[in-house]
Amino acid sequence: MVKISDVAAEARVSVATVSRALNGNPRVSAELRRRVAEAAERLGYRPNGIARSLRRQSTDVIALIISDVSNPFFTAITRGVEDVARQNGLSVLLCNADEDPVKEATYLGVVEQQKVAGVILSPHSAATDVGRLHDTGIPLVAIDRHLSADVDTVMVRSRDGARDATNHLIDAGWHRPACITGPEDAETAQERLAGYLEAVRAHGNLAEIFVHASFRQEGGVRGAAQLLDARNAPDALFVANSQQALGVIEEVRRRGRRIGVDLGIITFDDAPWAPFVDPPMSVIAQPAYDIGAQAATLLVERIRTGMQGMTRHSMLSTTLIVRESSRLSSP
Amino acid sequence: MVKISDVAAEARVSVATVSRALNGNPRVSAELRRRVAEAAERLGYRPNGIARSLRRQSTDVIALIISDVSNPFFTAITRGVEDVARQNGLSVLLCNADEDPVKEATYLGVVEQQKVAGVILSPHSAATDVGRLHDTGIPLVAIDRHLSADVDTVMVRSRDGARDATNHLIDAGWHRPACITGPEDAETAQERLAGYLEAVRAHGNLAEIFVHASFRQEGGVRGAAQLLDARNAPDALFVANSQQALGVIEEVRRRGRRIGVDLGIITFDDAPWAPFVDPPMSVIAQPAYDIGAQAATLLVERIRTGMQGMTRHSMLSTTLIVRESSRLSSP
DNA sequence: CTGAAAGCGCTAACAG
DNA sequence: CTGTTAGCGCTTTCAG
Repeated sequence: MVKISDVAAEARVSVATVSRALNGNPRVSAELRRRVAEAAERLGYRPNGIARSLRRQSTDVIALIISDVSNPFFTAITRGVEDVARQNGLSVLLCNADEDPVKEATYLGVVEQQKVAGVILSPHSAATDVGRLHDTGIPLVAIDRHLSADVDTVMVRSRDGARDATNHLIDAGWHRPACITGPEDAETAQERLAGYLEAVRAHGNLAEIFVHASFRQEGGVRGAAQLLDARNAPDALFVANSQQALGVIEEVRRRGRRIGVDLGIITFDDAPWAPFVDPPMSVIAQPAYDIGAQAATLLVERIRTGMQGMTRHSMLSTTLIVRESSRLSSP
Repeated sequence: MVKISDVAAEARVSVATVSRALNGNPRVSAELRRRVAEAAERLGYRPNGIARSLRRQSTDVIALIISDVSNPFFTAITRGVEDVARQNGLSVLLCNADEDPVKEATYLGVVEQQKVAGVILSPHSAATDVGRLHDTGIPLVAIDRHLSADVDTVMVRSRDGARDATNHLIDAGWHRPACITGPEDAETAQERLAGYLEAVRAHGNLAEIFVHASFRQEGGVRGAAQLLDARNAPDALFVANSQQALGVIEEVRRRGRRIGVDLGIITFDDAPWAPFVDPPMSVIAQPAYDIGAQAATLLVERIRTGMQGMTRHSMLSTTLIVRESSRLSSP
């Protein structure tokens, strides 16, 4: 490995000069700057990021810990984060907590040990312990879900979206809307259920029908099966995320029910496939890219300013996109 | 920040003892081991991963550089990599090269500087320069696409899969199968086109119709538009990846063509939505999870053995899954 | 079995 | 403007 002292020897200057020249310090003569650059080039020198980090007590990588890599919602967020990170010369270390509190804790530990410059986290639950990070002084911004700790957050009005979805189902003429939401300990699951409940209660004479299930596709099949097996089965479903929705479709088809005729469906998240399934899926779209971009922007500010200022909370809105799956049409 | 010397003071031992105790070195008395553990606990000590890496000249993180985070094929690979990495005490740094040679080079530089223990890369093209990594002695395994450099690889028989897809289209009764493949410089795009061409030529009397497009959804839109606008338009499409397939569906619908009646379609990659679009999509499925798992296994071996032994090449097979989109049925 | 001390490669005072 | 030097926090000889 060629190190800075090798370059110094080759360029016949001190290591300090090499460091300065390579880091664009203005008070180094053009002549030496050139000699250093040439020597470094000739030797194929690459600075050792580890050593630099140790000395500087900081890294130029941020961590993004998301709940599920296979969920398009989170990959869209990832793109938002990446774009603004790159604009600011930061790399992003993506971690997949997989809706698993243990993995989440592991990754939190890893990024703390690696002394990343900051972290963006979609916490599994508000109880996620980020005290360690806080003690270490590593800036954190929470996305998608709240944290009991007082940190910057960028969220979407999940509850409002859920209410909109449910109201839409009711307005479309369905009589027994139900809700398939995520695991009980996930905040987004609670919020979406709460929105559903608000809408249903506001209408007075409607039954409250809901079930908790995993946020994965198989959660959707289980949830749908359970609801559809019940004595007073629902005639419409508000589903909490797009992966579950796929499972719901699967199960509903298996039972030979016709979506949009026998059963109305609307789901959270405008997945890329939503317009193309049969029938096209009505959705509550979340501004995923913007969530990522805003979170990264907030984080970069914290990193640059060294944590000053009070915490900021950003709330983004969802938008209802009506397609066919939620319409009540005669066969 | 509490450092090792603080723990040493608290436990009234030397820093060396703390280091040994915490790293499970057997030649430290049970008594001291306990005292150190307690002191560390009391102080909330977390080892500094950066410092450790600098000293050890190695990290316990590997990098996975993929071509596109939003492609389910790559997220499935990611899961495979993550699972075996975790089993081996490694964290994975996921980087999204985004089918962009510049971003790819940037990330390659970053992971080199960060001195990761190894990297798994799906190279944009065989020409991707990994010489730097090689010089640094960082193990590398290529996935999904070849590299001109001689490294471990795990690939799938793309060409065979493409041939199977095309033959299936022909066997189903379509007369003018065409191919929408990826960008000209992407190897997977070339291979899938080659497989298509082989099948078509083997049948003698068939036209060779194809177009290159981006691997994204809008690539599918453009490709389909271009092909369908041509004078002698195809009556069936073999599409090179699932994101393009979504675009193809979009464009085909816009034109009012009926898939499975007017037009046959089959695509690479069994995306989660494939069974649920209208009509259900026939696909060539790739063992994505296994690709990731095998690649990680290979990488871990290299890391452990310090690069010894000759390079290994693994070839996985695809499987044809026939659903409705490729069937020729009367309206 | 334990401690003292030498660096890993780099940056940032501090001198000159 | 350039060079010398002291560490960043940790692991690992080398002594004891």
